[in-house]
Amino acid sequence: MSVLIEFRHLKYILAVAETGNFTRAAERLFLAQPSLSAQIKDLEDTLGFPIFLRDRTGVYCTPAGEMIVSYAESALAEQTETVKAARAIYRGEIPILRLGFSCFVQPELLQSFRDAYARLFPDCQMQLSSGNHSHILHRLEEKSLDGALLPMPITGDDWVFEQIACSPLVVCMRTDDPLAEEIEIQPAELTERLTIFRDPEMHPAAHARLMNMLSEVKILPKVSSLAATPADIQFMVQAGCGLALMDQRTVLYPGLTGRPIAGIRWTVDTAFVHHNNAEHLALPILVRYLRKLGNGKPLKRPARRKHVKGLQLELLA
Amino acid sequence: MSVLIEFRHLKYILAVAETGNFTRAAERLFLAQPSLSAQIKDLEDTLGFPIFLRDRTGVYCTPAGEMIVSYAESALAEQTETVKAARAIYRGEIPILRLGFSCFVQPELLQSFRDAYARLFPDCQMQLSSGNHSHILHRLEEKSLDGALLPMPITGDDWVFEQIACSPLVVCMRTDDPLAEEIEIQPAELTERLTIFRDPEMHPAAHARLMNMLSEVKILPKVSSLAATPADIQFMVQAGCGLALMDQRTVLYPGLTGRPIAGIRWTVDTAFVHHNNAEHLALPILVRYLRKLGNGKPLKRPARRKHVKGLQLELLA
DNA sequence: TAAAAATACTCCATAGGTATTTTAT
DNA sequence: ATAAAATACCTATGGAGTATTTTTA
Repeated sequence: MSVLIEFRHLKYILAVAETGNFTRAAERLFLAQPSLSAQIKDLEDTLGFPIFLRDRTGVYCTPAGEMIVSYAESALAEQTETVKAARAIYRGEIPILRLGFSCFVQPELLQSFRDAYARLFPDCQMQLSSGNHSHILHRLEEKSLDGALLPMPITGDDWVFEQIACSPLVVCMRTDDPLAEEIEIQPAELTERLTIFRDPEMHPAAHARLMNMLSEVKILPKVSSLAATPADIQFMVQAGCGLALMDQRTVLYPGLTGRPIAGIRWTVDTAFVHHNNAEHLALPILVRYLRKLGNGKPLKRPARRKHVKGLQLELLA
Repeated sequence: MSVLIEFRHLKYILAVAETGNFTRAAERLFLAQPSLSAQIKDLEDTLGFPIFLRDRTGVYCTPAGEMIVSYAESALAEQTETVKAARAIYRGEIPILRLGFSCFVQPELLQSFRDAYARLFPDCQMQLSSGNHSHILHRLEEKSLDGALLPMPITGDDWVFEQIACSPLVVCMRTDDPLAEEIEIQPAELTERLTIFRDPEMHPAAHARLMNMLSEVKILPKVSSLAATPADIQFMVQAGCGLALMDQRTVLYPGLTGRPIAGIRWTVDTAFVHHNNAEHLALPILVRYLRKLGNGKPLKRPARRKHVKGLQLELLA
């Protein structure tokens, strides 16, 4: 079977649904009313169910029709968005993407994100700024950044976000620590020894979350050292200030190692975020693409067809 | 201007991208090669940029073309999904949706979700089961539930989720508590008095998150009472066991009230979750619909066109 | 010279138009 | 009597076919 619905149909359906009247819908579409009726009837026949119920009092959606109408809206919007973005790529008019990221985002993850962006928008520039969580959110709000990679949770409304990674937390210790002999650390062994945390001001919500998790398993952390970056945390562990929790994927300094905690599966989740009404062309397409790759799975590139880059100039010449 | 791209074009583009060869693509489409070439050329002309680069060595995607190709894949898949679901609605073949929810999900939110579902799938049944967080996740995993409403964070891979609500946390107290005189509570006033928490076993990650947030603002909670449900928490507050944090939208017992914490904006986030390879027809459409309504905004019904329900039987008769 | 895309043309399926009838208020 | 959708029928655009040429590895 060929394609059942064409975009033409979606446009017609929307017009009828919105006007609730074939005649006025036809006018809006610069179409004769019988032509419109015929198209919709044809579509209903091939679909195998009625979209509209023509009633003495007007035109109504059937339940199955409601679904098609709501699909029509989003499908048409998506097409417009995509064409706009593709045109901009061709013309080399994609503005530079100003990306913020927290220093707690793994460099490896940042790189996969950059790769994904380069795959979608070849030859388009990206400008990076690092900072702490709330600082980055402020910059997104005031439109001095287009998007950001941040650890979840993202609090507040008017953010659009898509989780892109999810990685276990491990205890970071010196390799000469007696605990390093064990494959898994028992929660009880952490009380008193877990003393290094990231500065709560960096990301209040994430800190709260961690403390909550600890108390759940009756670990009473003795918060005595606060660090602003993962590097600082590693330095403190190395200096013997105590133990710390870290993203499993952190590349550790020599002399340091990570161990999981027995019976516990806490994670650090990272999301791509942008403001509700940010207007960078790439954002909706980027979010859709990240979504296609899936929540929390490590950003993998799908098997890609052969393609060529840097073509625009050549063709314009 | 009318619609630029038709689904026919998307099918053709995909075939060319996948075979990397106009002739073989045409064969796959049961089409003559010149017809295919003409269609693609037409499309490229109206779009204003080339999708493919015909090279001595084969057919390649241009950068803008890559975007169109990747769009073609998802747009075609989405259409198929939608038509399948709409057909099932018409035939009354949507299986009952087995929805789990945590007892910490506000009834009001559960109701908006049910409304949203009813709007998308009129006259379709839903079967509810409540339980604690990890219990519900297990049931999703073993396929005895199709989807669930749960507080974030959702840990682990192979979940598909969409945040549907985001509501501030307030301190829950008796109306005769001296603190109830204040409009906002200072964090310092909570130390020693904040003693009631939900049982960590109910949702380990959320508990950890909360503890973390508390420690960030130097609140040292004295965890002394653990409750399994919001009702139990309210009972404990009423009984004078101490203060508790609650979702602002909780309908409180008479004699209880909620107050925000000064300078702090913690939230309870709720998501709709389903397993990666759950196969209920409604799930992809539902997630797309929730997404359209927006992250974390309270589930609002969009202005709806007039429609009619319970039509199938009438038409079949 | 062989393989693949483009060109030139022909044809007919169907989107769309006009005139009219039907239906229900 | 009126307003809106359906029916009948016609027109013509453009999607698809065949035959052929162009291109380049």
